[in-house]
This record gives sequence, structure tokens and C-alpha cells, in this order.
Amino acid sequence: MDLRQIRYFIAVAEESNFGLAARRLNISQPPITRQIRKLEEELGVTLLKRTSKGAELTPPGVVFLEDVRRVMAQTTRAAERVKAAQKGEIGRLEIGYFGSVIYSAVPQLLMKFRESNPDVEVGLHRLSKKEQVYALKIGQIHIGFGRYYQKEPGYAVESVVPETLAVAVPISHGKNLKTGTSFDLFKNFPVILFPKSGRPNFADEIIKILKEKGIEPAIAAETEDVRSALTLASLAVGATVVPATVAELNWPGIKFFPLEPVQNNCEVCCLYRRSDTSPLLRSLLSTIRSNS
Amino acid sequence: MDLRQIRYFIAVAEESNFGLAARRLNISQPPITRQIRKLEEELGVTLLKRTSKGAELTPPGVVFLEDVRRVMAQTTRAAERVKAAQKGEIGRLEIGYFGSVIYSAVPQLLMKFRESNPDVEVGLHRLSKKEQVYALKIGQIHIGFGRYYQKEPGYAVESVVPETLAVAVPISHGKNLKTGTSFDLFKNFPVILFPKSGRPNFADEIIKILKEKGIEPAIAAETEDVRSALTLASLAVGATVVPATVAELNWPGIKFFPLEPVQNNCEVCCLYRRSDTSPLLRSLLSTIRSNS
DNA sequence: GAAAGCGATACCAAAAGCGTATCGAACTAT
DNA sequence: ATAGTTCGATACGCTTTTGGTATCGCTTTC
Repeated sequence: MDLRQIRYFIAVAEESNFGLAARRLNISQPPITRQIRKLEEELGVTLLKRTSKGAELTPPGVVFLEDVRRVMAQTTRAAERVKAAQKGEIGRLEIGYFGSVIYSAVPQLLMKFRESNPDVEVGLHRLSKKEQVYALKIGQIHIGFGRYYQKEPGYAVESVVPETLAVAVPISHGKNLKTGTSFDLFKNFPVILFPKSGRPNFADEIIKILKEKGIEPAIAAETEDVRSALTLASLAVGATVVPATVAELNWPGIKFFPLEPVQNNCEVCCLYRRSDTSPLLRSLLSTIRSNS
Repeated sequence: MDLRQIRYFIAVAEESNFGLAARRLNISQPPITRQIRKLEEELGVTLLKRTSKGAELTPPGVVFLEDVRRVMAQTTRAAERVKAAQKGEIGRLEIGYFGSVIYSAVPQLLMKFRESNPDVEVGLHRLSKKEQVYALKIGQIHIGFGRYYQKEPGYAVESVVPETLAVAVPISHGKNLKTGTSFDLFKNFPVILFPKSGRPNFADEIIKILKEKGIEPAIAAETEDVRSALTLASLAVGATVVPATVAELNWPGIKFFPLEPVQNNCEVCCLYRRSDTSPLLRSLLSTIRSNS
């Protein structure tokens, strides 16, 4: 079977006439006779009954016409979709993330991306930094989000959100806490740090920032992620420092104080293969860049 | 676009290798290169990234592969279905009927037909005998069911059910009615006849039968169809004679007495075009014939 | 009974397809 | 480092397929 034969058959079926079908297809009549007959021979079914006035569908021909119209429609659709895919309008974008970026920065970005690319499917994969590099290498993901990427040859790191910080303290301790700057809060609370692994990490950065401000806080706990840290904070174990985007969410038992701007490396970054020409990636990158 | 190109593309996509795909398709490798390139040129999209190890799908290629697999599946399905249609296993059978045959004879027949041809759609059309002939002529229906068809050239009439008759009397008149034969009932009731139109018809036949038994009943009413006749009978307007198949149904307020077998022309018949070679019709006819 | 309309057929030229042989680039292994 | 291997791409000749023109045979119409 052949798409040409199908096209010819549909034309003849619709015109009920070989000659008219030929004119519609801008060819002469004999090729139509031949292709239709070939199609019928291959199927072993008479699709058209030749009459003195033209041709009419046999009952199997009616069935075949319906089916074959769907085939043509799907073929056209496939051609349209593959072009749309090249423009980055459809397809599947695989995203790796690590840590707190999933609480706000990534969702916000994806929501914006979705506005201009509503038909793109998105896959999210929680992966450590090391895993992200490997996943990028084998093409499992297109881009990774996180903090503190080191530069590697062949890979690009770009800032996504120039993050500010916030201090999270247990709400149970009243609200008359704030007297001076947010840094003064650490006079009242030991600090909860996270994550434990993946150095250099957010915990190291916080220590560094506090040190610069002359603060050497007691360490109340070290947790694996923001969520655990905030849970401990809500139990009045101590205070913790989180990205401002995380503070935008409602966490029960927690009150956030924005931290005065400091020199820091906390911004959310993305990592991708320089050689990746995927239109979807390029489209997402332009969304990221238009954000800042 | 061409089904061959699609076949080649799927093979290469699945093998991730032009050469292996060629072997799988039992052709040499250069034609594959050429066809794939032609496909890509026509679509204006690079579907495969040629690497040193073979080939891998580009993101648009992934999208295209999914779509194009559906096309192939549908094409195969269309080929299967058209063959099934020729065997009379699928398709649409249009049926005309008139009068009381719809109450039992036709449903029973179609139920049996459905057992062996579960995927055949059936259309039912209430048409007078005259309309049936016209509908057959223009191909609107394949077969008509009714009684008292006259023979016409080019059309065949066949018996479907060698029908016996039953007398319907109002249930309100107790059950000690039956003394002699069922014909004796007409000593107690005037007769309700139907239908009014379409002579020769069922009413004529009943009159004839009664006459042969020496009965000349008073005519209580003439109605358009069985349903009306039985409704009147249930109101004790009179008794009426109906086909035995109709008596199998439960009609409120009616008691049926089988009528002793007599020579009659009441059987349900079907009418079809002798030249109609539709496999569906032939299949239905063989169901009909195996019935008797 | 002639004319017109339809699909089928015959024949030729053009196009497209496939196969063999070969190339060039990239990876492997010694 | 270099020869061998493994890819896909290319060149060329041959075969198959396709489409066009002319024509046939049949049916319908006037």
C-alpha cells in the first residue's frame, strides 16, 4: 500500500468518477485506473464498482474510505507536528533539579514557560548535582536547576534568579523579636543548617555570610533539605536561613524575616550542554533570560 | 511523504543504525540514506542525528516517530478491516421493515445474526412496502422485512418465519372463554382489523381465513397497526388476530389463544435485490435460511 | 444510429528506486 | 601513533515504476 494510492482512491471515491478525480489531482486518467487496480489487487478486495456513469464504492470500499481518511489526516497531522516540534512548540523537556529550587524558582519559571509553549510536556527529575551532569551527558535531561554548580568544559551555567535570603524563626516565640537587623536574630536562636551533602553547598555559604557579619552561631542541627530544616525550626529547635523564594510559601509555625542584602552566591542557576541544540531548551533559556 | 519512507524511518529509529535497518528491511544501506534524507527535506526537519556510532533521534524525530507509528498501525488496520468487510464481518447493514415484524421476527433474527457478526452495524428504517422497493433500488437499504410482498423482476422474496396466528381477547372477560376451537371466540367478540392501508394486507388475509371457516364477524374497528388494535382489544372493543410472534410479548390486558393452523400467507418475508452482492446481505440471508 | 461519456489498454518517455563499489570521517586497538 | 574497523554519504549503472498520449470498447443519450 502507498499513500499515493490512498490519495487517488479518496479522490475517486469522492468524485465517483475516475476522470474527475484525475483532473482534481492534476494528472491524466490512466494512472488512476492503474493505481486503483493495483491497490485492489494488493488488498484482494474490489473497492469500486465501475458503472457506465463512473464509479461507486462497494460496501468494503465504504469501510476502507473511512479508515483511509483517518490515515491521511494523521499523516498531515504528523507533518504539522514535526514542524511544530522543530520550532520548540511541542515535545518533551526533561528537567533535573536539586534542593529548594523546586519550591518556588522552578515552578515559577515553568509557569511562565508554559504560557508561551502550552503544548510542551515537562518531566521533572530530582537529581544531585553529580547525577545531573551525568543525566545531561547521556541526554536524559536537557537542563538542570540548582545552586553552586562548578564550571565544566562543554557545559554552561547561567543564573536564573538572583536570590535574596530570609531568616525563618519559630512563630511560637512571639513577634517582638526583631530589634535590629535580621542578623541579630541569631543572638536568640541557634542555627539549623542544610543540606548535609554536596559541598560546596548552601550551608557553607550561610556560614560564610554569617561569619562576615561577625556572627558565630551555635549549630542546632544539620538536615538534608529545606523542608526538614523548616520543620525543626517550627518546633523551636532554632532558626534557619532559606532562599527568599522559599519564604514566599506558607510554612506552618514559621515566621520569615527578609535578610538584608549581602554579597552571596545563593542564586539559582541552571546547567546545560552547550552543544544541545534542542529547540525546547533554547526556548526555555530565552524564557529564563527574559526573566532577569 | 510516502509509506516507504515512513517504514524506513521507523526501522532506522528503532535500530539507531542505518545499516542494521537496511538488513532488517532486506535492502542495501544507500536507499535508506536517500529516502530518509528525502523525507527530511520534504518536512524541512532533521529527524536523525548521524553520529559516529550510527544515528539517534532528534527531539522532533521523537515526536515524528510516535505519530508515524500510529499511521502505520492505522494503515495495517485499514487493510485488515477492508478484508473483514469483504467477508461480511464488518460494515453497515440497512434494513427496512413494515408493520408487526418489528415486534418479534426481526429482533429475533438480528439477535441471531449478531452472534456470528458482532461487529456489523445495523440501521433500521420503518418504510411502507412501496418505500422499501424504492429504498432497495437506490441502495438505501439492503433488505426489507414485511408481509405480502408481490414479486417484482430483479427482486427476490423469501420466507423468514412460517408464521402461525393467535387470537387476542380482552383479559377482563375472564378465562373461561375457550370452549371449542379458537375460531369460536369470534362468536363472542366483534373483530378489530389492521392495517387499513397497503392492500393486499394482513386484514384481507384474516377476513379470508375467517370466511373459509364460515365465520362472518362484525367489524368493531379498523386500526393502523397491531399496537392500536391490541390497545382497543384490551379496552374490550373486540378481539383481533395477530401473528404468533407478536403474541410472545406481554401486552397488558390481553390474553392470547393460539389459532389452529390454517392455510395462510401470513409468514414474514424479506425482499432484496437479486443483483446485490453485498457480503453483509448474503450473510444475513444465510442466517435467515438456517433458521427454517 | 450517431455522438458523447466512461473506464481500460497499449505504448513510450521520464522519473524514481535499488544495488555495487567506493569514499570520508570517527572511533578502536595494537 | 597508526592501521583497521565501522559508520553514513556518494557515484554510477540498471531495473522498476510512473505518468502522458492515443485509442479502444462499452454504455447511455438524444
